[in-house]
Amino acid sequence: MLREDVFPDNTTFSVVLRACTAVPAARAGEGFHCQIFKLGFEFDLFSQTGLLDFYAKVGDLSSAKRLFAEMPDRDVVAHNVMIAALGKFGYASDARKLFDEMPDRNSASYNSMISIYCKLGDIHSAGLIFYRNPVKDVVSWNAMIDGYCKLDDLTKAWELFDRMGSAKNSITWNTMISGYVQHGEFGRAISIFQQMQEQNVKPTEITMVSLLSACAHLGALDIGKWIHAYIRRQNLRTDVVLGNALIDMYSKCGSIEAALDVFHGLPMKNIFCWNSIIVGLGMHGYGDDAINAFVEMEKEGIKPDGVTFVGLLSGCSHSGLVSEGRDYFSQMSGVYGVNPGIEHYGCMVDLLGRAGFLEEALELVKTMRMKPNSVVWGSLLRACRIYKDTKISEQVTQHLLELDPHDGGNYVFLSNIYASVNRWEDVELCRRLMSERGVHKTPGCSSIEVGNIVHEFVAGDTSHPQFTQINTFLDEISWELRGLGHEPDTDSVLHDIEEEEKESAVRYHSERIAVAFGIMSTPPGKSIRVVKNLRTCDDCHATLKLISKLFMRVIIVRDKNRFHHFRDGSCSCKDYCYAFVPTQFIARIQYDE
DNA sequence: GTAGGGTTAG
Repeated sequence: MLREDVFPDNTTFSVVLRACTAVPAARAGEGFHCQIFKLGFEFDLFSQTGLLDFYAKVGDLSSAKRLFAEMPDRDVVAHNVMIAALGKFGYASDARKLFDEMPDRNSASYNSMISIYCKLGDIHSAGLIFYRNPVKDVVSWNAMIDGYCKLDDLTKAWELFDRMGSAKNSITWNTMISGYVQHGEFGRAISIFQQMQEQNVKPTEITMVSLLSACAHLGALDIGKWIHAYIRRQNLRTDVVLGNALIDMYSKCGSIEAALDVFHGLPMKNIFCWNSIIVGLGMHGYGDDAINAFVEMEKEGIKPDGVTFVGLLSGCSHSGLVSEGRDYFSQMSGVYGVNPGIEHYGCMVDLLGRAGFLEEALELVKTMRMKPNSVVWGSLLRACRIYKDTKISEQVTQHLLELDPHDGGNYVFLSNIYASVNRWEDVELCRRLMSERGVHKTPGCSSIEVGNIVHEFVAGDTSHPQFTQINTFLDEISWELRGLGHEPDTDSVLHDIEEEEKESAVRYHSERIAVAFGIMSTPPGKSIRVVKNLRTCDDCHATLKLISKLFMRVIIVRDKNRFHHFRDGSCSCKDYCYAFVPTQFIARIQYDE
């Protein structure tokens, strides 16, 4: 490292130290410190501060504290570094003490304190510091806006954002965009990006990551593609984070091919990238390819983690790869050093249940080390419904309602099971329990992208400008569907509980409205892509199959659980959990009760 | 020195 004939000065020291801090290379930096020290080197204030920062960044707070105490004179920057270090390790009151004792402060001193208080969740103290700061700069505002975003007060965040006027920089915009993304307001995030462009603020890689995440949630493939093209046009650097965001966007928007293209084109892949592609392949029903990717990942020397196994096991489940899933599950902790969590047991129960091994699945639930949660019981219940096992489903039901008395989805599913065997008193009981326990229903929401605009249809909301035409069109569709032999499930609607609320003005669920709008607004033959926040109901599932045949369209619906590719009257989910039978036939079906 | 980003079972 050091050559005898070249004597370093403070600048050399600072430069090398900065490199060690960035890597971070604790050993190298420390060794370097010692070597220089032995040479009898006089550190200047600048180098001392650099060293302080170095120790704080590599996680050695005690060395940082010692250094700070030994420093003969300490300027504002040295104080700031120490305050930030104390804050990072959770010593907020020590940081505050230092802040109060400082002879003079600059904006960064105030800003450090703001971010420390924000990380503690103490937005009130952060605000006091913010308003006391006589030299507020863009960082002060950004820190406060981020604080409000992290504390779920988007109104306050927006207020500050708005008050900044033209003083915003790209980080301000990024903070606001990611704030909206993190709170599920994806359309809003995209529209803020449009404003950002109007104001000629140059987006960064981080802007793109947030936007891609918004697209992934919305299923907005066209906007996602546009962002990808924009990234290339602007020569933004596709690092592992941006690469991962692209993979996830394409995969969640239903285009696993494009996700694979991005994946293979990445010069560097980390565990996130591998996990995203494994999860994506599994989600799209390519269990074999998910396994191949896993094997490939091992060859590259990347150690799988819990997320990898969720992807792998759920992939096996969706593709019916029972023995493969069993093998990987049993090797998880012994071979790969990953202890199975509840989510992995959940995957296994789903895998076994889906394949019809109901007793084995039940046995696994009973013998698992942790208390089974509602997802685990719910998977088993779905399997019971498919294999018409009412005996096990009675047991499962008890647990499910005890565990999760406030999840409306559970009641709906249960009620559907009862409805399918004509047990209307129990259906009524579900409905009564729901209202007694004050279980609220999540409003259904479906989105579709037409002409680079995301149209959202929320249950009960009639505000879309074309709402009347869409409803008329849907009425016509149901008329034509009758010609194809589809009898609307009117009888069970009287008893059935819907997962989403239907207002009187809205006769159809949101995904059906979105699909109808898509057919009306796009040229014949174009695929329709819809994303829904809840599970698609039986009646809509059956109807969409018929619509795909009637209008000769591929309809891709991503609901809460999975992708449904409707094509020529059938669905890629092979009707798993959609044992829809028009009510008038239910009585003729024999159930072994 | 201080502000912004990614993968997870029904």
